[in-house]
Amino acid sequence: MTIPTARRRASIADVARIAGVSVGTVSNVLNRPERVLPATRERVEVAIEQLAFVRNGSARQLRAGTITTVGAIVLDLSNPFFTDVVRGIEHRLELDSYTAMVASSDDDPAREHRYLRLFEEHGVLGVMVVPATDEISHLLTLRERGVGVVLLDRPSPVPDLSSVAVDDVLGGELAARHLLEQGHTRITFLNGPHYIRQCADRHAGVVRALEAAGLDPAEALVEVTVPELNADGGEAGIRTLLERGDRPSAVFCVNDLTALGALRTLRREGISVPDDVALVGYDDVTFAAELATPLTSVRQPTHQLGERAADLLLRPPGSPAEQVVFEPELVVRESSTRAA
Amino acid sequence: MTIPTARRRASIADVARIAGVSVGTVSNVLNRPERVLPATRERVEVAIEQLAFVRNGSARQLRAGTITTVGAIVLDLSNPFFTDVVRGIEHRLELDSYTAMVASSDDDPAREHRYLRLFEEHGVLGVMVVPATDEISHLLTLRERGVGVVLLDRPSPVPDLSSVAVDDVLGGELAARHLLEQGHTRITFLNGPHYIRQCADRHAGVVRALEAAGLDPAEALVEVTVPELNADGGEAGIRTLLERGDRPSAVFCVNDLTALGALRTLRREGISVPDDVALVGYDDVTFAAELATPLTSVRQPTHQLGERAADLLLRPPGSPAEQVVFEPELVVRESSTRAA
DNA sequence: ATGAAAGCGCTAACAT
DNA sequence: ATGTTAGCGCTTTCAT
Repeated sequence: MTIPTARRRASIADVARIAGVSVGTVSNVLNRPERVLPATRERVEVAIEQLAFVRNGSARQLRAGTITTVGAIVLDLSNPFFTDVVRGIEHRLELDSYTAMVASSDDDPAREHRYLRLFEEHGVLGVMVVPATDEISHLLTLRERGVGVVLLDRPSPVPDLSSVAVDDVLGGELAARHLLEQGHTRITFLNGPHYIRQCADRHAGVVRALEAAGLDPAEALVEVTVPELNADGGEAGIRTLLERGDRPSAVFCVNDLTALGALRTLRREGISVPDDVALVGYDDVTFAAELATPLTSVRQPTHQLGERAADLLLRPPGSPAEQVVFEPELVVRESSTRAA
Repeated sequence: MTIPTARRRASIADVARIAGVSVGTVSNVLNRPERVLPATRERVEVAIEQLAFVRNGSARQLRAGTITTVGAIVLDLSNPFFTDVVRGIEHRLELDSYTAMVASSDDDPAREHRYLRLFEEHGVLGVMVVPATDEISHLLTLRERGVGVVLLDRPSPVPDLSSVAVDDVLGGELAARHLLEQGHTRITFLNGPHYIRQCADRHAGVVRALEAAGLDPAEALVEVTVPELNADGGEAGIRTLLERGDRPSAVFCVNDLTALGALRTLRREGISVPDDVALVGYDDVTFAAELATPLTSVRQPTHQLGERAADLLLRPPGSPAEQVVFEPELVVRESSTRAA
């Protein structure tokens, strides 16, 4: 004779009472319906419907240890590169009915730590993370505590930690080689600071391409460090060059946003792309193909990156670590190819 | 004398044993440290450190009913509009140390339902959702079960459900009025199908602007329905127009991607923007300002949209529902303004 | 095929 | 200030 004043969520005990069965049977209907007589099952299902019963996930997880959730932490959810990676992750997880909790660290190690702890407290199977810094010891200890870890967009520095990354050295090489093949003998590289691994790697790739062509990087490569990896950075980079009287013939930009700013600035100065300057970007973002002058760019297999990371995470425990490295691909468009 | 073979996560009982205190004390150290003697606290903290103890969130939530998690479901995480909204949400949640589980439904009602159920099972405080269809009865029943619900980017059809949206009628009106002010007397609208609420609303806004200017929409408005709301759709729209010999002087596109395709196609046909055709887009995405011809566009307060939604969700239970409608804003750039 | 009951790890009374 | 203990809702033996 209890009068429910503050409405409480229905539990399986409530369902059991209404259906006239035991909680064990309700649990069976929920998890192994084949073990229960159709008639009983029917009664239970009616009761579930009637009470609008929704299973309590916390209790379920506490008792069963069932974990069908994984975490993903990227640097910036408003960057198309990362959202594409996340979509790849979700795509793979869906195959096994796992779900991802997604968070962005905004390059902030403190935020990264907070989310990692949250994920761990909620007993995720594992996490995929693009580390905000080079310091990844916390990920190693996390793994020692039984949480799966896969490094995203960063090769693992240790052999027993799985990672998926893209070969940025190759990406830089592809871009530079393409420009050399267009007949250029000197390449200007609008790059970010080398403490960002991607920037250092792409630089190394450019050097490799130059050397392969028998050129001396000290002469054939002009590197300009841009203040930010976006359009304003690209504009600043081009201005720096022009101010010092250096008018490039071939420009490689560390990403498409930078290339966008470079393009804009060159135009304003009456310098034509591709007639006067050949331009190559990186990432092949959606709008690269849509610009007035479609942009040649290095495409990374973002979707696959995410899929593979999720794949590695879902492997049975004890599987050996794997370091996956994808190859980027050059997409040639107008911005780098002078009409014949 | 137990030998731990399969390593189990340390529990507060383990911590208590190591520290030589009771579980209650450990719990107090965790939740109300001021109630425990500094010396004892120290011992407990050492034990926690030593065992690398991480609290079990499921048990905690089961017992305490503590809910500091909310859910958010958007249509498409790779659309900058939605990622900006999500950032607004996260930004607001952070103030109260809540965290969001984010998911994208991909316009698929089935996915939307799946995620809603997952969220409910995990006892979220509430959900913010951009519904995939007009059918929202499941959200109403969800709320009856005690889960907070806020509609995102969609005004609520019922007064007791909170929502945050942007006035799309006004957005359409702003765009059209601007073009009329530039001296145009006929507006071509590359729009999506009217069963998408945003498209219907923006159309209504355009009509309003024309009527306010004393023009007859039947004559002054040419509406072309594009097959997709992206650059290819914009290209198709412009081609349709040109093929029927209709060369517009003022074009309003339902979003920036469509405008991008329109811009590209007009250029290829030797039609100059803005000299021959004035062009206005919608959303003011990042690259709108960065195009060779910077794009005039209607900006929506995406960040605020998310912040406000989270704000409504976090209000004390029993607060009256609110329907918030934001105003969009026209950002005028080169694409619509002929040089004097 | 179904029921009874233990217990997952934690928090919050309550007792000391 | 600290300890003891009930119980959150569920799954899963073990009986029947």
